[in-house]
Amino acid sequence: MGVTVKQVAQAAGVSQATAARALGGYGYVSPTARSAIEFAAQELGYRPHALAQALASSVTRTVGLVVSDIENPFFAAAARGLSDVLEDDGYTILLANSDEDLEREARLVETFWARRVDGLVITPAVGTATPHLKELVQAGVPLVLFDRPARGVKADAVMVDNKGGTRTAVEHLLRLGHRRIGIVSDYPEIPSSAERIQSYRDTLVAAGVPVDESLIALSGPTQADGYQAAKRLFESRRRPSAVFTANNMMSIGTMLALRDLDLVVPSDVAMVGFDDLDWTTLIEPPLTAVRQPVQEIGRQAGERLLARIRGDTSAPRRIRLQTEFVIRGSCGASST
Amino acid sequence: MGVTVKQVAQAAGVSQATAARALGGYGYVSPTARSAIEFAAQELGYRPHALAQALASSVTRTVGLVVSDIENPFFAAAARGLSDVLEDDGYTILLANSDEDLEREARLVETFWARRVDGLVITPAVGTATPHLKELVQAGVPLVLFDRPARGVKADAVMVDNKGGTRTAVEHLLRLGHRRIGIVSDYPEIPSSAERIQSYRDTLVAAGVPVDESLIALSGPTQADGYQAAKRLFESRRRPSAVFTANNMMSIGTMLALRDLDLVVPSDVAMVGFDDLDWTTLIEPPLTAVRQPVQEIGRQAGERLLARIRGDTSAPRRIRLQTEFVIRGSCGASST
DNA sequence: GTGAAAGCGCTAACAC
DNA sequence: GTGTTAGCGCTTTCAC
Repeated sequence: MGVTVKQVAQAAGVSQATAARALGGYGYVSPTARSAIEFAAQELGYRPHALAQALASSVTRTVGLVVSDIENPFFAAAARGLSDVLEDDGYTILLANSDEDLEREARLVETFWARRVDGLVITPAVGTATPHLKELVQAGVPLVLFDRPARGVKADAVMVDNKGGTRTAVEHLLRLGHRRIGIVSDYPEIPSSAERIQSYRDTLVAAGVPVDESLIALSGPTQADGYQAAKRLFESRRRPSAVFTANNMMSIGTMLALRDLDLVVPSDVAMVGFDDLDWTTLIEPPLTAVRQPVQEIGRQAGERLLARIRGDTSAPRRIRLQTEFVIRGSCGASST
Repeated sequence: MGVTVKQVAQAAGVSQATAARALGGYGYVSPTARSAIEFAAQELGYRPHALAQALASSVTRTVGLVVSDIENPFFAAAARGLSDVLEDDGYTILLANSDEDLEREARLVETFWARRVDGLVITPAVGTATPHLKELVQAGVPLVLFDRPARGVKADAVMVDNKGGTRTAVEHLLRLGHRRIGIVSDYPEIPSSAERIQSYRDTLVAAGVPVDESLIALSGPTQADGYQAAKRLFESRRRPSAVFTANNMMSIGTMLALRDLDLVVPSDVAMVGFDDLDWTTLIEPPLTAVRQPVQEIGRQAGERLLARIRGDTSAPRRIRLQTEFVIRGSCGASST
């Protein structure tokens, strides 16, 4: 079961080395030999054995991708972008979900490493350098962080301009006259969330609005977590008149909570969310949102990784992709 | 770069075979030797080389997953379910998107095969047996089809009850008095869509309502395709009073089209969709939908695949998971 | 240009 | 229990 180079060589009447060169497309082979080999390969139904190739050449043409959760549309889109870029170069993606769990992430990295992936693309679960990532870098394994950086890890990172995006959103709410602006976010251990929370604070302060800690609702990364956080936030005596949700899961959770509390958007509470999805224009009112170039994030991560795999040893780059602010109805101010 | 079993063996003062047995956890090793080996491995930082293991044992502990598009929430959820089941057994997933393109699918299967995946989970792009899938089965590669069957391919398949789900939806619309019920679906070459379209026809006929071919709008698989199809359907002189959308992409496309045409749901047109998502309850009116157990589909596919990998040679099974009909506002009849 | 031969790192008989 | 010895299927010098 499985025709080998050796068999093809015998059938074609050449040595294994020659057959391998012809089949592998490297080194010199005379046209005569080549056609004989190709014919034999065709006849026998030769199929290269990627594992054997990888073991001998130490190039696997595989790339590991670790996301928090592939069900999150943000990560799914990034995965798609990455896949599109890598596929063109014959790479295959190994996929795994970390659920923002550091130990799990470490285990997955270990597994991928054992499989000798040529490179790794990962959304680090926490913002501080963790041994498994540092080790990777030290071992010289091409690594690209995406959505978030990780302090102390000297690797490329592809992210969006979280601060700028958040500032635009919060300033918009401020301009509409809101002073009690809440935020629903997942934990600040997640670097991108930390940036958004920080920018939320900074923007308020810059506008002379004191930050009220009771308006900052933090939760786990799931939609259900966001729901709980939002509920707590809006059940408080002095609830905010506007809310900024730090990602799509928080947006969904918050909307669900608002509805359950019979709070109407935007009259009772104005809303702006980070991340824009298919359905954001379908809801009533449509969501005003900070749109991220989701697929592009994956694509850029792929480009960077390929460059590293090909030997680029320049200093690690932090790529910041711009967000776009899309004003719709949920903020209470349909522009245009 | 990379500590080998051999090196560990030397350091521990035993033969490579013994070290391999201890490290690999198979065969007999005396407690004394074992601890010496484990100590040495720890010291040197031994890491198993999955590729070498795979080549020698012809077991890769990898599974290939081919979906149309991981950005589609349906497939993302299934991927998650699959991943959860396989991860427990130490399997890694190789992911690829086929975009419903048969040639691409064939190429991906080829790639995965070359990588010697232990099994394959795939959403076949068309319903008739295609050489690459038949070949797989003949070669004895564990294969599980999901979301759709493929005629002529003797493999397990995990699907939902498309006909039953569709029947419930269409009957509901019928019961509400609708006679001109349209359908927006992607092409019937996709088996699951074919079943939904067929059931739509059957249900109408069974109710004594003649099938009007002009009410059947077929399109490509994307949201944009669905938009176009829906637009054509509703721009016709005698537009339907109700519409059934055959999957989530069609639902989004259709809603967008209806809005652009200033048609209000459910007063101008009642709507029921196949597949239920996060945001379906967020829109106004919320979508009445046929809910599929999305993650469960992936999980079951995983279970089946593992069984096959472990040597189950029983006859191929077709697993049909039940759908659930969730009545909300879009059909014009909030039950309860 | 082509071939012989030595690995890549591990598993798996089989003999001791 | 442990060691010896072949491979797994391919790549890759290095002579010829």
